[in-house]
This record gives sequence, C-alpha cells and structure tokens, in this order.
Amino acid sequence: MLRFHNTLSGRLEPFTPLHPPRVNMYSCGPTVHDYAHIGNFRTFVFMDILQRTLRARGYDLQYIMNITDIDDKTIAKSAAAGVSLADYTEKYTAAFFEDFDTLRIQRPDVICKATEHIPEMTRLVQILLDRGLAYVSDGSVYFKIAAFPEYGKLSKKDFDGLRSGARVDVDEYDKENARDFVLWKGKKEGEPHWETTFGDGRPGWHLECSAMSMAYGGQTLDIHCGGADLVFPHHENEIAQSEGATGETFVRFWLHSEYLIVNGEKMSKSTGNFYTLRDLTDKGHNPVAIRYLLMSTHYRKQLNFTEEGVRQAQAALDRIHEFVDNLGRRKLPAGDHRDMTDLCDAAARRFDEALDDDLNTAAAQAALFDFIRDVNRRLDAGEVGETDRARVMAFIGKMDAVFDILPAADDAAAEADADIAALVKQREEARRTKNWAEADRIRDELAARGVILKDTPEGTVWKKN
RNA sequence: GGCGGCGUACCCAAGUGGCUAAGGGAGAGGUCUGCAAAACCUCGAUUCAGCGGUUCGAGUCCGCUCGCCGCCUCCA
Repeated sequence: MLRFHNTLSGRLEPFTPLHPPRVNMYSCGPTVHDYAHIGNFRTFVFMDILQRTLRARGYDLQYIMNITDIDDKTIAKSAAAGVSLADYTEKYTAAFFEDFDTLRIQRPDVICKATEHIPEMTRLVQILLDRGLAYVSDGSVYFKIAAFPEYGKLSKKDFDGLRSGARVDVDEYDKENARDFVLWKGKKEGEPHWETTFGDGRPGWHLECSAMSMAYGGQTLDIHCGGADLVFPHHENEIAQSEGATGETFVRFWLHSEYLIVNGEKMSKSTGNFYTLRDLTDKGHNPVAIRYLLMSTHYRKQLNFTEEGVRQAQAALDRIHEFVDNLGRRKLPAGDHRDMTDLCDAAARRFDEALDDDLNTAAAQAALFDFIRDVNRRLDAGEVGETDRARVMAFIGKMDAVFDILPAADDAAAEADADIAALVKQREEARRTKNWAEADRIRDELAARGVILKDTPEGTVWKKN
C-alpha cells in the first residue's frame, strides 16, 4: 500500500487516485533564467523517484511540468543580454533538460511553457473577476484574499490578524490588502505584454501553474509537488486561484521536498558554496553518484551536500556495480536453490515496501545492500545456480527501474579499449607461463594509465580508475 | 514573534512504543592470490544532544533545557 505525506493534512495518507489507474501529477518546474543548481536537482530527483514508483505500481501516470519562461528575472536578464526573451529562455530550457539526462531524470509527459498558455491564464483571471475574487487596480489584477476564507490552509498560516490590522507599505502597486497577490501585471514599457479585456499586461507567476495544471490534468489533480519553499506563498496562491475559480478541490496530495544545504549552510553565490550540476561534473564527480547521493536522504529531511558525500556515494555505487559485474561473469551450475528464490522474493518485497512508505529511499538502499551481501555469501558457498542468477537479475532490474544507477549498455562499450584488452591478454599469457616479471611490468604499465586489474578465477578483468 | 523540522557510531543515514538500534563510507581482522591489487566475508553504538515524566516496556509519546536549520519576501 503506497502512502505519502500530504502537506495539506500534515500526515501520512494511503495514496489513491481519483480515477484509477489514471494519476495526474503536476510539479513546479524551473524559471529558466540561469543554469539550475544542485538544490533544484534534489527536488527533481525526488520527483523522478516519485514518478518511477508510481509507474512501477502500475499507475497510468500523466506527469506535467511547467517552464516559467516569463517573469521579472527572465525579462531583465534577456534584456541585459540583448537577446529576445524567447531566445534567452530557450537556451536555459535546453540546458535544464540536458542536466535531466545527465542525472537520468525521466522527462515529464507534458512540458508546458507559460508563454504558450496565455489564453488559459486570461480565462482564469476573467472567471476570478466574475466571481468577485479578484479586482483591477491601477492596470493590474489582484486576487482578493479576504474573499477566500480558506487562504492559508496549506501553509497553516492565519491571516485574520493581518487582514484587518496593520497594512504593510505597498509602494509600487495599489492593493486592497498587503497579502493580496498579483494575477496579472499591468503593461510596462519595454516588457512583453498581451491584450485582454481587463487590461494589457503579462501573467503573474502563480497564475501559470493553476492554469496549466488544470488545462492538462483537470480541475482536481491527484498529486502536486515541489520544493518546500514553494508551500508559501506559491502553492497557497495556486489553491486560492484554482479553488476560487472552480469550487472544487484543486489538489488531493501535496508533496514537498526539503531543502538541500551545502556545507551546513544555505547555498548562495556570495558564500561560494553554490554549485550547478556542471560545476560538479567538471570537477570529475560522476553524475550517477550525485543522483545516488540525492536519494540517500529521505526527501522530507534536509540534505547537507558535500563533496565528501559524493565520494561516499560513489563508493557505495561501485559496490553495487561490482556485484552486478561479478555475478554476470561467474560460471554457475544449472538449476536453482529454494533458499535463493526466497531471498530474491524477500528483497523485492522489502525494496517495494520501503518505497511504498513515503518513498523511503534510504531504507530501499539498505534492502539492496543486505541482498547483495546475502547473495555474495551464497556465491562463495557455491549455492547459486543459473536459474538463481536470473532471479537475482530480475530483482536488480526492478530496482534499477526506480533507482536507475546501473551503467548504461553504451557506457560499457565506450570503455572497451582494444589496446588495453590486448595488454591484459599478454599479461595473462605471461602469467600462464609463470613469467612474473613480464606480468608485473604490464600490470605497472596499465596502472600508470589508470587501469586496475582484477585476477579472478574466471580470468583477469579490468576497469578504469 | 508565528508556523514547521532536525540533533542516532569517526563521516553519511534508516528507525512512525516491544525480538540482540538497518544500510553505506572509513577503519580493523580474515579468505582468495605467484606476489600484489581488486573483490568478498567478518567485526565495529549496553546506546540514540541533556534532564525529567508517561508506560509492564521509549531512540520512538509528553514537558523542559541546550544546539542547529527552514518558512513567514523572489527561491526547488
């Protein structure tokens, strides 16, 4: 039984979609004004585990993600760079999905850009105006929080005091209440704008997620997720806009991932602890190790990202890879063992139960390592047959459908260096004739090239360091 | 000030009242090996920030103290 922590209730709840097996899931994507950083990817890896788990459980998932390609930052930066907004955001949108590939994050089924959904947004604004939940002021349209009593239910904030009391100074816009948020920003000189019946301008940030998520996922979404920092005000505002317009529950399950911090403090460019994925891969870190590290802490707990952590993750990853390689090249007798069948079944069950429990990836990793140790023990004892191997690999395949941490087939091919293979063969011949001096010479030569040799009962295998 | 979270071995990290506190890294032994390396196996917390309390029983619940962090403004 799959269950998730719902931010709305603050509790773990059994997950059931509104219309099984269909699941509509929306997550807040990037504002494409720069390269995404490692903190962003913590959240996107979490979403990746979420979508893969849902698919592994047989759900017919439609995963929707937006691209914010118009906002203050994108407008300002594109202008500063002297390129069009579209050209500017296209560059960083492409970079964003390149990073997805690098981290093996599966792409959403629907990727929607704000600028391509202006009609959906203006329709939503008009409905809110018609229903008295929004008002025009000084050319812009604002959502009237006082008209939506449930405002604050997601972030557990009480705005009663603020509504009647102190009014914060509002310099630029004329709002009835300081907490009212902008739906539609009035036209400004030099900024992109669209014509509407309630005034020319451009959408406010919160609007796009309500409009696009409902356009693709319907009035009531099964899951909406994002980083914890979006709970307020972004998601709170989405609820107000959406439920205000439809009168229906907007989202049934809200899932939020906690912050990633770096070296114990919040990532910021000024303190020099700000990493993009590219910074880390340039330093030689394996992106799959980064992926592994990002899923080794539960998503609702802060993760302190360090390069030492990446190294530890790489070591853990190596152990898994080693296990699969070793199992693959062993010569095994035909047949199977009852004990091995039970072992595989139990591992698969434990792995699934861990993920079912609010995506407990750390516990799922532990299940994997326990399994690896148990199989290694039996391998040493000669208690693993060909059929057992197939069962082990079947579980490994199931695991990797969610974790996606095993080497891709073409990775292995890329490593197949004929020159190295020839030297390894020469050394094996030297060893066969007990020409130890020559064998050691070749070993040293390869070591100098970063190649590590492993003399196994099945022959010598090698890998690049 | 309001809301929320965290503090488990040298490091990372599970644990959502009840058999001997998962797992990974590092470390220490051992097996294999021509020697190595790699790999594999084994061993590592009478103890869960501290102090009280509830309970037959608490790392797990309650209270207080100390330390750390997030949100309350754009932010994954």
